[in-house]
Amino acid sequence: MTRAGTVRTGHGGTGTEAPEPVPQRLMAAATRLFAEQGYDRTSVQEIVEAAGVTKGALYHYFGSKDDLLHEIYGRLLRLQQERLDLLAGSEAPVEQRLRDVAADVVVTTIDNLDDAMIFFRSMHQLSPEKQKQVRAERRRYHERFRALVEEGQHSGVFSDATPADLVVDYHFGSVHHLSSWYSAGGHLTPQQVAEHLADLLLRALRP
Amino acid sequence: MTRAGTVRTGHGGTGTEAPEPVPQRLMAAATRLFAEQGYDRTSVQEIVEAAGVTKGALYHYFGSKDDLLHEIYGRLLRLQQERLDLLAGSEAPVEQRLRDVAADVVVTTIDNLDDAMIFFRSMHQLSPEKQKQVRAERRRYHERFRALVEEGQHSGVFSDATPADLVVDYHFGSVHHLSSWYSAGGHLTPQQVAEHLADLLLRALRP
DNA sequence: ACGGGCAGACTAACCAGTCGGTATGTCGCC
DNA sequence: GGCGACATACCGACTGGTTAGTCTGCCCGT
Repeated sequence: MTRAGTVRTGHGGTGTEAPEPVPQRLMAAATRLFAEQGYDRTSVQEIVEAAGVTKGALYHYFGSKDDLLHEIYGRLLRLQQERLDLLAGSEAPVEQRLRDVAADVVVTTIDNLDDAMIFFRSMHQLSPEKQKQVRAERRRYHERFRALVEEGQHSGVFSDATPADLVVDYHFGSVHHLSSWYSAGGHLTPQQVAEHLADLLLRALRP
Repeated sequence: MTRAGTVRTGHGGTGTEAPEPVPQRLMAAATRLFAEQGYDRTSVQEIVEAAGVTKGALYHYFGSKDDLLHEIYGRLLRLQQERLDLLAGSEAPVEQRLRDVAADVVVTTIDNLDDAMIFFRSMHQLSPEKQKQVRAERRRYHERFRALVEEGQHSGVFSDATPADLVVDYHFGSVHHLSSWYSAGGHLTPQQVAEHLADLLLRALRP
């Protein structure tokens, strides 16, 4: 199911403002509510009210409540994969590439804190098959990241005292955790936090 | 509410085995089910069936389903606070104390993976007041840990390039994340993982 | 006059928590 | 050494409320 494509943010003709199309409104409302109250505590009724439509509209575009959640996962995964491919493929030396990638995932996570919160908190509410799919995409991301660490370890610019897998999980753990504390103390900008966290990672990897 | 004390694991008299008392059985069943399916997806009926009793028993010992969750939080918080106090108060040099503490939290987290999973995933299902209480206890733990980092930074054995708060969140992030991946690849013992993660922390703090 | 886009009443299933009731035990008292 | 009074531990049917998803049909552009 799940089409929800056809974005068309406007269409000449009348001069009136084009309000965001219904599928996007539904996604936005769902994202906010899921992040605020959790998936199970958010009723379909609440979502459609927040989006200013009714159930008929939601089930016209999405196959199920679960499908809506899956779509949110897809959006974040696509974004992150794209950024990783972009940065990891540059010509810079490996320590620079790793630093860029490590910092970027922090910034984009903070920029999409709601998505990130939902990601880590609601994974197990997805149907088993969708969960498998998400996990597979996640693993691809993980492996791409790990390859960077291994490259640096083999060429000697990083210490190989710790298995690369563990290093990656260590860093992702902190990224995951961001949604629990960022903006609480919040006197640091996303970029500052990203630089600090990337710095910690690189310092830990010094030979 | 919530008494659930009086453990009495046995009592002479008949030679029959003493089965675990009902409150413990309920806690154990709830812990397993919450970790497996999440809090909201686990019905009270399932819990009492898994524990071999009925709702009457549950509501005799616990004030609400939420109360049961709170009790699980309390158990883990007490354990962790106790271990931290023990290790952080030793006479060893600060880098040794931080290493011990950082490694220990990893081991006890792995030893109680279900509790840890519930902890980070179900915080927001607690009633607001209980949530506040848990957060307060959590903050105490966090501050005790941070004090260690700051001590080392002031005395010059740790780099102070990164704010101590961030360092602590960085480490706890990875601990939090453990329940997502540990035992998946699982060829490392809890101690080995703990040593690696503590090592990463200490290496990141080298001046 | 046809089909996509949507409304909103409806249903079938569930679920947390309640409550009256029963079994077992214990303590004081004669 | 038996008896009433009270308490603890637990049972299980019941209630009031909520929920995801369905279905029929209206509206409107083409």
